[in-house]
Amino acid sequence: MAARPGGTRHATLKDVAERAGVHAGTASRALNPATQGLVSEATVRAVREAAKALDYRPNSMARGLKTNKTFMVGVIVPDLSNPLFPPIVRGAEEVLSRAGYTTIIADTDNDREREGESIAALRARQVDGLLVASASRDDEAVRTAVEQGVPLVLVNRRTESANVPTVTSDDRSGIEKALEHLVRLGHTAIGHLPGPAHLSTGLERARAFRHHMSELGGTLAPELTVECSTYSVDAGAVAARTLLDQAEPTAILAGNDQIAVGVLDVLRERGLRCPEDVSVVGYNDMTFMDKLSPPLTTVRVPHAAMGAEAAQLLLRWLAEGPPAANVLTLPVELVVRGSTARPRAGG
Amino acid sequence: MAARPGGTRHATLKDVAERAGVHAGTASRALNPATQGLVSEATVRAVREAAKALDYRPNSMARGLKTNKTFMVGVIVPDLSNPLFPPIVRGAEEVLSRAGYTTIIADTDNDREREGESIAALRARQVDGLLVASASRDDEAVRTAVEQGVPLVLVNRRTESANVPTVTSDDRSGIEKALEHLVRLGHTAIGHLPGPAHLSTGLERARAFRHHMSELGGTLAPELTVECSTYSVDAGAVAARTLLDQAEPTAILAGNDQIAVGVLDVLRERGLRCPEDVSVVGYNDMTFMDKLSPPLTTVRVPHAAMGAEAAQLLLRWLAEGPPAANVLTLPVELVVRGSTARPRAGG
DNA sequence: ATGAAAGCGCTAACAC
DNA sequence: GTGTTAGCGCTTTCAT
Repeated sequence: MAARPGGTRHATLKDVAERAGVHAGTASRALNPATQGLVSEATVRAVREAAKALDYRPNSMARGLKTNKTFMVGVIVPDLSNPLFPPIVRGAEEVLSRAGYTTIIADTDNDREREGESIAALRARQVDGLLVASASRDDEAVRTAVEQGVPLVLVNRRTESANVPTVTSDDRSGIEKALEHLVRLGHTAIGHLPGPAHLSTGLERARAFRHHMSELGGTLAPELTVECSTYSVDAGAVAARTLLDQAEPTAILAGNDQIAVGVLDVLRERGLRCPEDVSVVGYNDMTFMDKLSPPLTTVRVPHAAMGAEAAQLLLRWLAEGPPAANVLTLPVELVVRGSTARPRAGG
Repeated sequence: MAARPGGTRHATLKDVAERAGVHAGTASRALNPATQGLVSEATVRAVREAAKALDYRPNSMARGLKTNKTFMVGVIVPDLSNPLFPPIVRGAEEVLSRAGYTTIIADTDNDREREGESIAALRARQVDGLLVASASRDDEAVRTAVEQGVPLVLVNRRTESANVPTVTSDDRSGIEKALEHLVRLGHTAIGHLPGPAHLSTGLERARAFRHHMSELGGTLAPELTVECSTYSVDAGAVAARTLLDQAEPTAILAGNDQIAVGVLDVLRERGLRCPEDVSVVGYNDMTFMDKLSPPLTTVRVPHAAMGAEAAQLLLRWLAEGPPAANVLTLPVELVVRGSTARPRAGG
């Protein structure tokens, strides 16, 4: 006989009830901590014992069907292989699982359309709520879901398409700290390679760059900024070549660590040394960024904490309805390593 | 009114049936491709139209309750933040989602006990099958699940506790290639820092090391091998210090890339240069291993393909019962980079 | 070709 | 304190 999916038939609540000599309803009450008080202590014991003996596990589908709650939460990430996202997922998962929720991860592969499909698929699975780490500034899928009342919290990236609880980190302060560091070292010709402007992180960091550069009195020439098409090593390299073809920065502020890695590659390719000829600053502080050559100076973002906070927000929503306070911005920290130094000629 | 979990009430099959002017049973048949032939074409059209109009999404819990199939698969990984595992998950997810399955990821945090809990939790969720990437050689939880007939496929790590379909990569050939490379360069005093022996990868690679070393005529002194307590940078560093205290290897073969990174750190700490003084070889070829200083020579393991193959095996099991062929071993490839060179004195 | 009805395993409203 | 009953949304016999 072929193994039935799920394996050996599981004991059902009725089995437990029969073995304990009570009715299924009573068994249900005995097993549920919330309703356990309505049942005699002796019965509780008997039922518990029977359940243990039969290795009873409540069927969450049946329960969900009845209670209209699945205790499942969907988490949508653009790319699980991007070291940025696993910590977010783990931070969220820890909080959620502690509250009895199971996490379903969907990977959109950085594809806008697949985000919509993922949301739809997860909703079809009757998840109780959604954590979205893949939002773009203009995000139809998120807007639709929010309009339809789906409990949904954004993490890492914001959107302008909907008023929805969001947990991000402080891009402005991150950029400010990075720039302050570079300016203090004596840099004035600072190149900027922001991420795509259709993502909130790309735009906000680019804005912050302009703002703080003019405040700090650095050069703000248009040819010192080249937008990257994606947050990737390759796109970073492409942008770095363009930048170095049209300007002579003594330092480059990269939109994120991947872009910074691309910059490092291009510098090597052109015979430029880092940090002697050009300083480089990344963003995020992914794993192993301290092992690069030179170790990357970068802005550390508390990804796990962001995931955890977003999960908390979602749990609160699930428990008490939509939260009022809508945006949580976590502080970041500049980690100075070997990729930044005083400029050659002293600026 | 508080938003109901899951958002706006979803249209139900009955709603669709009513709108199409048919019975729910008929609507069900019309919507299911398999039973669609039993229904008049006109009805199919009407029902489909009604479904579209109401944005009908079948409730997978209700369906699952009836059919005893959830189209969910659990994937258990030891640590999602370890860059090794996301590719495995993605490879699996791609195959599974194409077949209509949803993936639930559980992270055991490298904790044996939590593996058992994860399996239990996933089974309580009535997943149709399990992909386990966290197995240890002696794995009670896996043994139990298999005995109970749970469709379960191992990936990346084997177990000796149960006869269960497994997809791994060719550890012996990987070690052989690495050793051949080192021996050809002229190394004879080759240190080995295997991963923990309670994991199949740790043991198999250690065995392969001994086997091929004696075949290739290298030194096989006990003080040249130090087992790492875990697959981590820290454990690698600890083991490397021990190794360098008790022997003078001209090359070190690390149990995996994290361990190799630890070795690189310790070499730097002791003023030894890589590869001039000591060559280092890693294992896995995780992201960014080509960006280390020096770029790491390592054995590339096809993680995504392993995940995909494991998923295939599981799907076949789900469709046709337990597969006969039980172990699939994928080929690996040595990637030579800058961390290996001829030894100082010529060996 | 379609309607009727039973029931998956569970919970909750209602008896007693 | 416990049994009874109904029903969550769906599939699937069984009639017709």
